[in-house]
Amino acid sequence: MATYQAWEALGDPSRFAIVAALAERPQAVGELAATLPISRPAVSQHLKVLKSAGLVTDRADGTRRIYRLNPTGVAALRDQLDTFWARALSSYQEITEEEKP
Amino acid sequence: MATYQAWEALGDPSRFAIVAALAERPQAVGELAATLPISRPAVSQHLKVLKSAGLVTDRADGTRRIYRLNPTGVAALRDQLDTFWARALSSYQEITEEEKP
DNA sequence: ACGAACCGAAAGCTACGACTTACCAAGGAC
DNA sequence: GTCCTTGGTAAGTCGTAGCTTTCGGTTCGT
Repeated sequence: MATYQAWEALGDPSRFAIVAALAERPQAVGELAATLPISRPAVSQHLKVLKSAGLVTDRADGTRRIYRLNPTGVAALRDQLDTFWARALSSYQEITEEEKP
Repeated sequence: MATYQAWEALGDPSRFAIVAALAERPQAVGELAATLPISRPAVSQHLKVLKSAGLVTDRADGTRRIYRLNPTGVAALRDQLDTFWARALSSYQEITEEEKP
């Protein structure tokens, strides 16, 4: 989980759709593939990327594999955005104060 | 600002580095290029993408162009992650409650 | 008015990533 | 034990995103 891999993972439309779907409820590979315009192996490959990025976890259920969103991974991204946001705001603060006189 | 373009924008390592740099302080194109391992035109192209994604804004300053982070754009991504996070958590909740008996 | 600094646009090349088809493995039903 | 469902893996193709070099356009200084 190189902490940045998650950004690259979410940068793909298919993977983003998968994450959005898994946010609703945990799902098996076939279920996901049925709602997406790509083949099942493609979904498998994307899930592999998402898993190594720490964004999803999986567990076996018979012949099926149930994937679910990993809240920890999502939280890590959110925290990073929070940092960016806070720093950008403080920059704004400084600028507007400079421009006051 | 197709709201998703921002994810694709952040999915590139160079653009992510640019955003991180702009989070520290507003900078000109040349400044950014000096700290990155890519050419200045490449930085320009990335800034174009980031701008159309609503993640940065620019303003002219003589012959220079000062780019800064757009807090609104960053906040939009954070909110989306918040949604994912909340839904994943409630999924967990339901699952663990189902497994109780 | 001329030169320098700074930047965006165009053109072209290369590499990588997303997808498909085909195959193989594992588990459950009967 | 056999069949069927479910998924991951391998191999191969194709598009495109990212980069560089080159050129053109503004703006400031002197």
